[in-house]
Amino acid sequence: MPRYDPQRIEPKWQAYWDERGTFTTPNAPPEDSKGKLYVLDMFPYPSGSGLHVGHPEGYTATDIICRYGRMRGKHVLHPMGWDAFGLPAEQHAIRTKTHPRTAVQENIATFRRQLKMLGFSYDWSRELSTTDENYFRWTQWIFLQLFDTWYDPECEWTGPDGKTRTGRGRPISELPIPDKVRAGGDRAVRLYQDRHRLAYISEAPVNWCPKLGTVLANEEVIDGKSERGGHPVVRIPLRQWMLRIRKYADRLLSELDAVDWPESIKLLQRNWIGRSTGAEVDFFVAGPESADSAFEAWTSARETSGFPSEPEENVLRVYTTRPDTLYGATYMVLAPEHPLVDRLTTADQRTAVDDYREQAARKSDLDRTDLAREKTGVFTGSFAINPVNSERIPIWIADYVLVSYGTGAIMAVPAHDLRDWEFAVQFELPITTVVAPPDDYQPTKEEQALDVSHDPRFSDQPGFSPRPFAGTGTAVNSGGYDGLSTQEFKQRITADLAAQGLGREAVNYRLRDWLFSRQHYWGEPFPIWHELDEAGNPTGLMRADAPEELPVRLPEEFDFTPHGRPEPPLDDAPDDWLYKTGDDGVRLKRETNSMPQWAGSCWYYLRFCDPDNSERFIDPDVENYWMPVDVYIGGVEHAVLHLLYARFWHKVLFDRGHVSTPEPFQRLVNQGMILGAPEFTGYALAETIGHASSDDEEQVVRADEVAPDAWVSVEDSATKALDSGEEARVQKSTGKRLLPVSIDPDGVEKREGRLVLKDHPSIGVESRAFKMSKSRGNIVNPDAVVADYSADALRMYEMFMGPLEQVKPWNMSGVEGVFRFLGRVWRMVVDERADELGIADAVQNAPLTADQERLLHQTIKDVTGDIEKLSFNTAISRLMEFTNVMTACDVRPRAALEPFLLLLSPFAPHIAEELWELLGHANSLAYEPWPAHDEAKLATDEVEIPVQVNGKVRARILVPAKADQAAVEQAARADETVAKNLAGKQIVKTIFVPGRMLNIVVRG
RNA sequence: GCCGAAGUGGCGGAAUUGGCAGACGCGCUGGAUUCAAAAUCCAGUGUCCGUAAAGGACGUGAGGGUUCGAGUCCCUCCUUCGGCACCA
Repeated sequence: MPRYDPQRIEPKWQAYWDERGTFTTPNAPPEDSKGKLYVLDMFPYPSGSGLHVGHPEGYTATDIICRYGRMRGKHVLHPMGWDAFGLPAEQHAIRTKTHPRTAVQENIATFRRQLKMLGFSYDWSRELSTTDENYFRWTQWIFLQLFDTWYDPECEWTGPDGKTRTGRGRPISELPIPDKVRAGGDRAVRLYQDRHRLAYISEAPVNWCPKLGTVLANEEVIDGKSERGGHPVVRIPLRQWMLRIRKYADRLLSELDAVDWPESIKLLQRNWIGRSTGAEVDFFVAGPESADSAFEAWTSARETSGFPSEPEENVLRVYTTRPDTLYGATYMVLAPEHPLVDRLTTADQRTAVDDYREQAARKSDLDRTDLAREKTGVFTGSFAINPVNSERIPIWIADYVLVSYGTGAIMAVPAHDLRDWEFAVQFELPITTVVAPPDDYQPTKEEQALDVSHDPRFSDQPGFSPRPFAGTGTAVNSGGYDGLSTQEFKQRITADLAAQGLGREAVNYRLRDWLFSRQHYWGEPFPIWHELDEAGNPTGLMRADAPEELPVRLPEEFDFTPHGRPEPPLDDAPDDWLYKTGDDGVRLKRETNSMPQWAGSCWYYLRFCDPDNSERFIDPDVENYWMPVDVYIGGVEHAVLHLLYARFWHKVLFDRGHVSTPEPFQRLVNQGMILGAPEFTGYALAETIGHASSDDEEQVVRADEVAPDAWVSVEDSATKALDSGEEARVQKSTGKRLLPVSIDPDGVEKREGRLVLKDHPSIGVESRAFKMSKSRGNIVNPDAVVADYSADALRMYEMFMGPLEQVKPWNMSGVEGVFRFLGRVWRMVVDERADELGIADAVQNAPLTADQERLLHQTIKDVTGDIEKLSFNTAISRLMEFTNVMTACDVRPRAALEPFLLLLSPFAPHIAEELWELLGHANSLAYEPWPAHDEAKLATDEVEIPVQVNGKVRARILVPAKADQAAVEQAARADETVAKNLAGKQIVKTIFVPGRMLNIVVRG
């Protein structure tokens, strides 16, 4: 019985493609090539649990694009590889006392097997892993490029793309050295260069958890304690490598315009970069004696010197987007970590300031920025002088000011900034209104929320506005600037301050420089040495490995379990790895941080083009041919970090002349996440569930454990934040605690538009699909789907579920549906009742009937158009329609079936190849020309069109396709129902859309 | 709070961009085949009125508007999901 037998045909064709190298792609284009097409999947991390059904979603989409592309004569590059450095492998290795490479190799083998099992047309000869020496050698080489580059914001130049830009990454040897620095000697010059490199070292605060012996990411710290175990976490400064991505912020922003990405992703990146424009303004710090003379001396000195690149010791520089509110600045705030805090703190404020700074250090960034928190801060005891009105204003420190943004200091304008207002109200600092809102102004919700009309502390102040105003308006109380609009005022005062040497226009970015080092073993080592003095202490100078000395390998025989100190584990590496003596006799110690996982995935798309090159990271001609990536598909979770980091590296390589395109990924598509099957949840009063303790979140209550009167409808439930920070369900009406109850789909029905319990129809329940997760137990394993159905069915179902970009729930009976479709396709060609595998009698070398011909051409047209639009779900439904009609035909001409198999092949390549072979073709259909449709064959003689009366469809009539309005109207009036609706009415007008519809508008 | 995406049958989703709402698939109902089942095939399936006909009313999250005509365009609101969240 030759049934559709995927277990036989799928391995057969996978072996066929492998053995013949069907999808191996040489870099030289074939003679009749219609151009290159580089289609890339986002680099997977080969986790221990193998492929997830989310992976094949994007991979099937790219595979369809590639298979279609090849059949259209494109020279297709479609590679796959592994992003295999990273923490999970290291932690697994520590647990199992093995080398991470062992687990990584096993995981890669699993991933590769699973991907091959799904029949993806990758060119496996280009496979690579970030952990291959041949790969990370060049990752280190690119790092050296970053290390060797400084950013010249003034440089105007024309790139290989023909566009002229201002600002360029240039070799560090071209960095102009100021005479003052040069006078300081070789050491001073080298330190000056090191400060300007795109890769530089800085002391950055990290979350150090002594108990766990590790550094934690911000997300892993809650309430000053580690997320796991609840151990205390301290912020300590640690020597870290940073990459100066901020220098590229403007280009990362503006060059987004040129790529073909979803607008929503571009917006995410724009917001992440967060460009703002405003001004930097210098405030003179008032001495202990109210020295007006010192201030005057300073301002007049500034008039001649202009605005310096670094402020003097007794000057505070602030950044503001609202220089027009300068007259309203009534105090200043520094971040607790601001370097000037020590000097500004007076003796009697010392204890308070130190205490506050220590507290702030203990908090993670996440806690500090918790919006719900009350404002805190401490007065330093010092005063500054407002440059526009010479007023003395107090200088505070507060953690609502971040040291990493702007200059780490602000001028506080409480009347026109909500945060400053809150702080000023809290500490009873003066508030001066300097902007009048427009006449028709309605306060925003936030402004209203801060209203202090009923606060007795402020009630008796004359002319006091009881709430802040953060919008734009007209200047008041601002000296000679009164009456100006915010817009004009900003420009005027920025220019005036610049003329006086007190300020300048400034741009700021939310984007921070990229913290590029990790205190872990399993990552790329830095190709950097630190110079040591005779006592073995670092001198602060460093030198890079020469490119030909790469790769720098990890020490193999070495115990990297955490040692309880914040230094990286590599600090304990064997001496022959850790130390060497330079040619000049200087003792050197290796950099012991390692690179983050992002590093390897920043440039893999380049290496795929030329994976075996041992001379260069990529050959320039090869790069020029394949780049940019034409289609890049992956999950939204990489919308910001990976895509921003990769773009940044690419632009540095572009500036240094190593790549020819300014952007790496021309077109980006984000596949939507696949969720688990929808689940129903009801709620019941916790107190009625006998065994349930209210702390036990994990426990599942079964519906049969719930007493009939213990149910609470979803509509009467709400989530409430508990004191512990967790969230709980409570009954709205009583506030009583509720527990979720998992409900079997059979126990639920829909009544009057709401989902209710079948047994208690007054109780509403919730239906929701959740992210697949181990703890929820709703993970679908691709291996099982392939075993129970087929790879072709899995591929088709993933595409048939809905639009690629959309989030959608998994449903196993949907797989069943496409599997049945594949069975119908099989029987459309194969005689299943014969003993031997053979073609069905109905399949003949007969000419197509007119209907069959029209169907075929319509299917070709629709499927082709849908693939072009990446609308794979509708393409599949067109293939199903074809099959439904064709299987009902007693004669099924080969001339219809063969093009159909070609159309099917990108989606379900195994069955398509098998049937193609069965129809007598000796070679794979992978490079058969894609069918073309003939527009003339689509035409029909007659069309059915709807007839509307006043926009309501009253009848459908059959008319000749080319019938004119008069003919159609006549036919319409002849229809009984239409006639009835027209009877006794006056026809006002008639709308006719040829071939589509007729609408008769009547009155009376 | 701000920004973004989305709300269409019992379910996943279609709808040439303002022109027949519900393609295709799942599920369900009935039938054929079968000793029986699986598999397969055929028919039906938005809701309501009507007689399982003819015919009609309603119907794309809610309310309003534009239009001969609105799932599609405009305004107000609701819900869900995602991102950001003291960035001066």
